[in-house]
Amino acid sequence: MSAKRDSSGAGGRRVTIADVARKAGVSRATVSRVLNGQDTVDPVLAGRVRQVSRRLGYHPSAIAQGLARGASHTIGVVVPDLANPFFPEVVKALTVAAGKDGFSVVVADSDEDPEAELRLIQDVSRRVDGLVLCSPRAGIADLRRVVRKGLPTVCTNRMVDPPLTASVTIDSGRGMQAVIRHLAELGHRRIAYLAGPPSSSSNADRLGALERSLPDAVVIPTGSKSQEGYASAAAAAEAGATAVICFNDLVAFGALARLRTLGVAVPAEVSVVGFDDIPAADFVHPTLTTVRLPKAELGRTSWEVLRDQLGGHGASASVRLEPTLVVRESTGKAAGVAGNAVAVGERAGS
Amino acid sequence: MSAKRDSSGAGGRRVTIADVARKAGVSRATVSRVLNGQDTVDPVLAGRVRQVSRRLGYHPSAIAQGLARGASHTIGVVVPDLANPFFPEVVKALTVAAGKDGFSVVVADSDEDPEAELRLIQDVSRRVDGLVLCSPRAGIADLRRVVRKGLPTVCTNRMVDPPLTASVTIDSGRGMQAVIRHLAELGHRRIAYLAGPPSSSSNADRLGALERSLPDAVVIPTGSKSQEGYASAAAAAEAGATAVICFNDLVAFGALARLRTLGVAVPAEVSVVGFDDIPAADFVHPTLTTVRLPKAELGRTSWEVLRDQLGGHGASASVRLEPTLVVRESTGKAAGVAGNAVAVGERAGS
DNA sequence: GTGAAAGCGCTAACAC
DNA sequence: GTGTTAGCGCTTTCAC
Repeated sequence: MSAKRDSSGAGGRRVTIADVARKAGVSRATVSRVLNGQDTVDPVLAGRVRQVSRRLGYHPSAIAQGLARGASHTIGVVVPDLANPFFPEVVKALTVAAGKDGFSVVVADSDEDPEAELRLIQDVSRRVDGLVLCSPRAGIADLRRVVRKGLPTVCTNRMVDPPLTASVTIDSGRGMQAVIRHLAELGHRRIAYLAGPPSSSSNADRLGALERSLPDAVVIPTGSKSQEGYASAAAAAEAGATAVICFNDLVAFGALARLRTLGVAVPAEVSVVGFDDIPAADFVHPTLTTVRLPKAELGRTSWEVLRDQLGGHGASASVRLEPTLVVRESTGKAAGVAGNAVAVGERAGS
Repeated sequence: MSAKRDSSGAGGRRVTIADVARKAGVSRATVSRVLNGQDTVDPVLAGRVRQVSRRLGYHPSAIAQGLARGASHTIGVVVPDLANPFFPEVVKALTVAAGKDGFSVVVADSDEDPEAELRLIQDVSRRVDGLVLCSPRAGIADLRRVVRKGLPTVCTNRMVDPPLTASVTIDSGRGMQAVIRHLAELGHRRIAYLAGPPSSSSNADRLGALERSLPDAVVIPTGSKSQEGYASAAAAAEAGATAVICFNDLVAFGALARLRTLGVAVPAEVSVVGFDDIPAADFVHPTLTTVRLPKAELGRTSWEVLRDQLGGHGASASVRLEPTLVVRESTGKAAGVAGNAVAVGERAGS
């Protein structure tokens, strides 16, 4: 029971490369070479170094390596809300892809607050080699102010014009067009849109596409959460819509729930469509017709584009991915006559 | 091509503290003092430094600060699967709480692979001041091997015995007991459990509690995803169970879907219960009775416990949180029990 | 109050 | 092949 700070890093001071060098009777440079897999070292020494190194429980400090090498092998990703099922999938694909290339990912959640987002961007920028801004909510002017020129950055799931950085986006407008076509084929004429947050550029895209091809659609300001969908659904029904397009699946879930409590049959009386295709879309009842956004691809591609920049392959790419309409049970032929007999009184606040 | 590294970090070299010092006509030490809010500097100089600093677009490198201060103000969190709705909520609460204390969070997703998990733990350990292991899947021996003594660590949502690190857990067994009591009150006698992954300690807890109070329950190996729940549900029905307890909500969703396709009414013929209480639980149909795990609290508390360790407040804490049963529509009186002749299937005409 | 100097732990020329 | 020597960008005694 004597001082045994040998096996596996002792409680006290951390083991450094100097400790290993000393114990192994070589220079720090040699230790560094061995541990970084350089083949220019005498096999005997190399073996000794490796042995001492593991006996001492030595683990090189990534911080120090970062300083010395001028690259931390860490990137940052800023998201508005990790609790929104859309983002974890993107972040997961991103971290896994980056991890395969030896990069760690710092995740920052702005909680849908543009101010906080700006702060996080600046903060994270100080400690990473590159940055992914996922659906940033901040205004373009603010964004321009905090995005560091010189720091490889890709803006994901938001179109910024003129482009501020490389970008990976999804053609939301096309998704909306597909929805409109689908509903038209089913005979729907009176359509309502439960709009997302004004700060969301996806929402702007969808709204734009909607108004372009369906100028008389009823637009109801809603939000991005189920509760908000629940609150807005009644208004859509009141407006006599036979089809309700929702900003995202979460909102659609809320709408579905509300319509059920109102006794409005889906899709017999009203059709409902979402955006995202989160996993639960396949398990609500009726299962949800929705526009599938390639979330994993978004994350993976974001990393690839960022990696190119990190590698100095300059030219900011601008990739655009395509969504696909997934038709399930929540959409059907339009009811013969618009409107329904149900009294739609109360509307929850918020 | 003259060097114009003046206004806002030029394309080339990054602006360092030395640049600021030179332009402001002071020493680097003074710049450091000013920017770190020390009040021992001549206000005039301080003002000049601040001005030059922002004019040059200087942002201290967190990497270099980390090396110099011996702390990176970054912690790591390793999760099995960010796509499982349970984890994003924990991670979100964790990152937000840590962020308030000025800490960044590196997120690593092991994709449910114990091998990968071990690798990630070691990798992340090299670049952080502390570590949160969220529901680690690796074996205890492996875990013991890679968890660095000396690196503040908290193990969340998994009981390790004997304790390897500080821990924050949820008393899953109590949750299971509440479920059993609830089902007993409803008259259920024949109960099936769709078990989670063997590597999950939550599953072990639940299974243990189940077998202790209900030795003759039918246990069906299942997994943690909806698909798996879908696959196992038929077996539960075949076994004549009037109530199905599912490892988690995702599995319950799958079971719900399968029972529907089998024409089994929930809860009239079979009751279904989940674990977690993910947001969608309130939007499936019927809405899901489930054991709510305090996910946000888990994340927040994990940070607090870790922070205490970082602050040197030694003694590894061991916090245990309580789950609560949330009764919704998916559970009801056991078939055949007096008082429940009503068919509850108000399914909208599909 | 302010500057000079010595590191933090590591890597990478550059000698030998 | 291997050791020596400079740094990477910052903080922090310690003199002045």
